[in-house]
Amino acid sequence: MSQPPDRTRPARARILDAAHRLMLTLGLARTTTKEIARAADCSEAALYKYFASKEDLFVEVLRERLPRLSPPEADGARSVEENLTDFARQATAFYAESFPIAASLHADPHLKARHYDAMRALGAGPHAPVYALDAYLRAEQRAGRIGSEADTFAAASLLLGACVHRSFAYEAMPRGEPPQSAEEFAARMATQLIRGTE
Amino acid sequence: MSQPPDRTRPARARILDAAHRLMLTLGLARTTTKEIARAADCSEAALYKYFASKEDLFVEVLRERLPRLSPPEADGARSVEENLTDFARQATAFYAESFPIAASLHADPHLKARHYDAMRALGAGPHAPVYALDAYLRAEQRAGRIGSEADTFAAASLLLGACVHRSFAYEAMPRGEPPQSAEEFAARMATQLIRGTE
DNA sequence: TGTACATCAGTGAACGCGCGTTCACTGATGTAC
DNA sequence: TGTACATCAGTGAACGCGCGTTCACTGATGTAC
Repeated sequence: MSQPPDRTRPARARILDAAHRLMLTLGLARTTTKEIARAADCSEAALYKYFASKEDLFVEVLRERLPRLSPPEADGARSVEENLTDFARQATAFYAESFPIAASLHADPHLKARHYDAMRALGAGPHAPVYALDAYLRAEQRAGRIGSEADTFAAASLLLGACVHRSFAYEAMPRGEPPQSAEEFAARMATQLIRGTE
Repeated sequence: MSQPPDRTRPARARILDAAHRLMLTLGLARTTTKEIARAADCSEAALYKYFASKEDLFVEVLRERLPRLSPPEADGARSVEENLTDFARQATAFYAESFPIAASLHADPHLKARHYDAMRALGAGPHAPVYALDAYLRAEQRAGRIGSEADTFAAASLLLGACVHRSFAYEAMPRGEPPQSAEEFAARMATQLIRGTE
């Protein structure tokens, strides 16, 4: 199921990796200290040399191992549609990686609150991407590259929403996968979105 | 914190209500048999007269208590934008109610799989709304009420995506609430979306 | 170089607690004659 | 109507298990003289 951990890596990193991996495969509820220790190839007691509690370990996994979504680049040499396609592709990958773990925080409001506190301290959080995309669209609007009547916040919500929707909407289907590749999906979303901003 | 349960209601219904309520307030992880029994005003043993196990009880809560999103109505007397605004409003309310619980299933893949099996048997599931909306848009397209070049599947993904995005994106912000009312949100999303389908 | 001691990363085994679940039981209600 | 029995909804108390956590300890490495 999993390759043996690299014992030359520092124990702390091995523990964070193991916890992250188990949160993805077993789910938050079944990620126990015993399983983490086994996957990190150390004793359960060792976990407590690096983290004050299991919850603290989880908070660190969320802070250090969850991917970040960087804001869209306002590349004037490329069309708005190209810029949006790139960003949609990144957002699609970002949500595919982070959604399962982020969603599972709703099972434990206390952990969720601690995670949100940590995100807020970093100026991050689930609201950051939509405001960043809105800001990009307003900049393009000022540059005259998209129509002045376009509702940039709505457009930003629509695009990011489609990307997050894709990360869970097809799970219960026979194949369990979205009907298009991430590539094609990003392009189609950006294209259809852009038609409303001309 | 909670009003005393109505002892005249059948015990089974009281138990389902209590479990549902606790899943929303305490979260899946802290919804124990002891808490459910207390909230339903019965003994823990009584739970097992109506449900074979705690997991079975959860599966029933998900099946019987989670709201459904009905497909958009193709009301020819109203504009496409009006129809879409109505549907967006319904979808916004639907995700606001169901997302916290549905998301928390990612903490327990086994329970999630059982829930998806049950949904599939009912012809439902997280993918259903986007296909239903796509079908509605294609019908409008055939009726000539939206442009023939519009990508109806993309449009459906964008609109539903925006609604689900709204259900979690603002949780970590100071007020913890979206920047617009559900009413205004639905109208803005539909309006911006429709501009791309003309 | 050898010796005595300090530091450090990590462990085996145990702990108590809270969990889901089960068991033998009770008291109220219905039914037969 | 009274009596004997059956059914039913629901319970108090206990059970074993797996969990997160802690404790006293070990063996390897570094340091002083």
